[in-house]
Amino acid sequence: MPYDPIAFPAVAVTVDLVALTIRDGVLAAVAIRRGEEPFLGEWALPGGFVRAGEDLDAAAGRELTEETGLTADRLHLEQLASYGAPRRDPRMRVISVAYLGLGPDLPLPVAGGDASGARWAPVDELLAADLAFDHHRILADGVERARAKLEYTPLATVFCEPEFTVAELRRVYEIVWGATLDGRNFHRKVTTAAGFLRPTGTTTTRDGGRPAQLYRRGDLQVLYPPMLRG
Amino acid sequence: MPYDPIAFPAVAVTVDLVALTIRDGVLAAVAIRRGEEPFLGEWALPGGFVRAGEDLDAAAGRELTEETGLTADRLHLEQLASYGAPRRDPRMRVISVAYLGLGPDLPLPVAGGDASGARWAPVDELLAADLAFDHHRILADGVERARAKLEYTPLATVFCEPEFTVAELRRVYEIVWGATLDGRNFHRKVTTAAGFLRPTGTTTTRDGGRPAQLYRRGDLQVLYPPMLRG
DNA sequence: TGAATAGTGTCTCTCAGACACTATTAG
DNA sequence: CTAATAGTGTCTGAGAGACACTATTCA
Repeated sequence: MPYDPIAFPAVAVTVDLVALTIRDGVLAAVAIRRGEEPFLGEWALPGGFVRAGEDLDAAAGRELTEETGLTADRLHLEQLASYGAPRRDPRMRVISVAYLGLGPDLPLPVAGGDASGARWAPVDELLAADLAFDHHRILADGVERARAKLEYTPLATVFCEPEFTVAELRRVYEIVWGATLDGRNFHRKVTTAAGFLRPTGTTTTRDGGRPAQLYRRGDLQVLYPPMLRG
Repeated sequence: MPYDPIAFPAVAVTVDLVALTIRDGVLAAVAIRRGEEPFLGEWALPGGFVRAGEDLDAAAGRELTEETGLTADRLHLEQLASYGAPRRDPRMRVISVAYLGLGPDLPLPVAGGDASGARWAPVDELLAADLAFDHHRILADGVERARAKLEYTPLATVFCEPEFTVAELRRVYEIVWGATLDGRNFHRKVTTAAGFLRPTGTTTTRDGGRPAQLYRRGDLQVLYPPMLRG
């Protein structure tokens, strides 16, 4: 009997966030140290209740801005999946809608509210340890989604500065995928894919060696044929 | 302040189902005629509350079995996405976790419970009309997911009988994608992809003409390189 | 000058798409 | 026989991967 507005079970809905960036040469995610039970003192993903009258996307965007200060134009935010195992929160039934956020490196989020600490933590480190609730699984799913999306979208560019070189973009792929790519074939691939990159006409020597063209992200939405992981 | 078990807004969580099959040569979805307000008399996707102590996947599987009688071994069921716009249900806040189910053709589901009618309806027909709530969007997302997954998984086989010919499999692709494929290139692609198909050693003439090899689905999980839509 | 990084050219192999051709059944 | 469908062989062009080679800077 769907949609009976009286006899529904008591459920809370939250959004949890897999917020990724590249920091110090590794893929990193925002992790919060829990300031209360359950899982007191353990690391968890940031998240919170969906407010009354608030859309799911809006709730995720709000959480992300609260945690990182990222503004919407510099990042990518998409729904990842929902997690609702009956005992995933020991206190009550909680369904969590997880979101994946990707953005450039930023100052460390400051601790506040219920969380006794927040930091950008290397993803490998988080995945090697335990996380509160089912957040290990959520993080793993988010990282895999990010890896997959680099293959067929220009999303890697959101990890870069607004103007970036081909080598800087390549380093993003290499870090996220944990593989080395041939710089020459990579260069050919991204520069001949129409609409992927828009040349600025200027160059930089910030990476050393011969000056490199600077590019901005182009209008391309889907990269076909895709980039392939080593 | 996440996970405060007292002060959470009143929310109901449902699962909605995009249940697809191939029937009479077209892609069809289960549609329910609503037996009560709101949207009384309109077509909707099947769905219902997640019960206390019930996992999301289990709730989706239960709904699917109730509606179609499909048993788990003959079908594919995966989470699609969650929909939680504040006014998507006019009575109260409802978050819906949508699932995509794919399976072979079955007898028409029988009407029962709150629904005054249920049928397999051609997807094109449903998408050309209006559906209750935001179910048009959910159905469109589900169909697009199914189309995309045929490219890189052997999922098309779940629409077939346990033993099927290459041509029958090709017809699945053609119906779901709405495109014609070259039978000769298709044959080469699926028979040379290691693990996609497992030959039974028997043949059939049920499609007319020269007898065709019968196959079962193989162990392959991901098809690489993928099949391409016309 | 040499070290470092950017970028081009070329070869080979895989594979998709087009399509000629052969194979095996029913009627 | 013909019609229908199954299945093979062959050519072409796009593109990935390997990698030699050239270009342009800094120290």
